[in-house]
Amino acid sequence: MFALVDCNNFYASCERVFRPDLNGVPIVVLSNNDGCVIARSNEAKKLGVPMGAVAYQFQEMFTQNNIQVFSSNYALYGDMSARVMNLLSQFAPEIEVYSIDEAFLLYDKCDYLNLADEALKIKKVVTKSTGIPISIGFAPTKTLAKAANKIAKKFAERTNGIYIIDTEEKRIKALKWLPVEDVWGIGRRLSKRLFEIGVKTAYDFTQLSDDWVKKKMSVVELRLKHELEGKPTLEMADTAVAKQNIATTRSFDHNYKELAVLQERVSTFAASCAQKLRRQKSCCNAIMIFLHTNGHRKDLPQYSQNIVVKTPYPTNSSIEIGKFALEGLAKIYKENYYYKKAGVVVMDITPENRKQFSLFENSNPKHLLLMQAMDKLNKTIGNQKVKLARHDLGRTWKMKQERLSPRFSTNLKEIIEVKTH
DNA sequence: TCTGGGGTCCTAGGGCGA
DNA sequence: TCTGTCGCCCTAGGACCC
Repeated sequence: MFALVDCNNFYASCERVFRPDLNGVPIVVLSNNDGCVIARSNEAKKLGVPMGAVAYQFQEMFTQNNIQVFSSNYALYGDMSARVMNLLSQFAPEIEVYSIDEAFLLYDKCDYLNLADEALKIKKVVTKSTGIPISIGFAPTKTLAKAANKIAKKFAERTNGIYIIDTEEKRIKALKWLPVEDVWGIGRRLSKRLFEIGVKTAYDFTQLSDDWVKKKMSVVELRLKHELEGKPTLEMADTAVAKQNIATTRSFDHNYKELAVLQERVSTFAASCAQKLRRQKSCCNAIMIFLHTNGHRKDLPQYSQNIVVKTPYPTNSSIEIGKFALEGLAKIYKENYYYKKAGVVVMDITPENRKQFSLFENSNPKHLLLMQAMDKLNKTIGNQKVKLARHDLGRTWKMKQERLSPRFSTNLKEIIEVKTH
């Protein structure tokens, strides 16, 4: 059996943990640059705040309904997530951390276990130790566990946030209830296509023939169908596996025209990618750099371009990746456009210890020591304190974060204060 | 004025060598 | 030497997830 444990309205719940006065109060959390809504408490959902709502367009509604608005505080959410995952790992023999707010637990050869009791225990421990409310779905496949979780959440009062699909009857009932667009792995495009041929629920989807699904859709959807039928095709993924691509991309606070500004941004993104590479003990063999103007500004000329630069040798040096990224940038940069977004993606990733040296060109060995020293310093005195000269030494790039909560759990200076009278 | 960021997997189609 | 076919590899783009 698989369990899917999901934190309810995770970001909003994190904000509440240290602000109990916000219980029952509608909360929304905004994206980077305070652009749009990326998380909502149940109260905010009930008031009709849609996911992705553009913050400035909804400002009046926020004020009128006394909705508490927060900038996203990833230091806080990341730390709370680690705490929750750490607790979950004590229950099942195997855990797959699927995202910041959810994890699959594998209960293999645990027939003796009473799942309802186990779920209650998990809920109690996580809620008591972290203050984060969770929902749990148990089922024989990952896709069904997702569905079970959805039911647990949707009918929280009746289910106490726990739902177990352990009989054929319950499986059919769940599938007949679940709209096809809510099946894990069926997005907007596919559900539209399915709707056109009369498939409205997950159950309808399982009534299609395997051949048809494979031919008209793909093997992905065929696997999905089998999963819904209760035949496990998706296994627990090894989350320790190194990433295949690593990206650092950002929108800017304003539009920028000047190459110098973009050079500084791109080289900072490159250094961030390099640091992430070193953290997972990998090197990259190619770097993609991209630039975009603001697609929402129809009144301005648009330009969007990317370029892939192959590195002559595998590297994870911030200096080298920065250098190649700037070479790429120079090739795609065009004057007289207002740029709003840029990014660096490192690709073709290979393990650090499996470097193949080239006959003519190799990574500068001095960089290895320098990078190690840089990472060590950044770890002890605070991330991103030690930078390369081409980075933003002269100015500070600040995201728009007007409503940032304190980093209660990760920064001593911002720790919660208890006032007594 | 203001619209997020970071991933994965699969397929189609072209290049290319046997 | 030329041509057709097959299969492999690579890439771009599309779909999905949070």
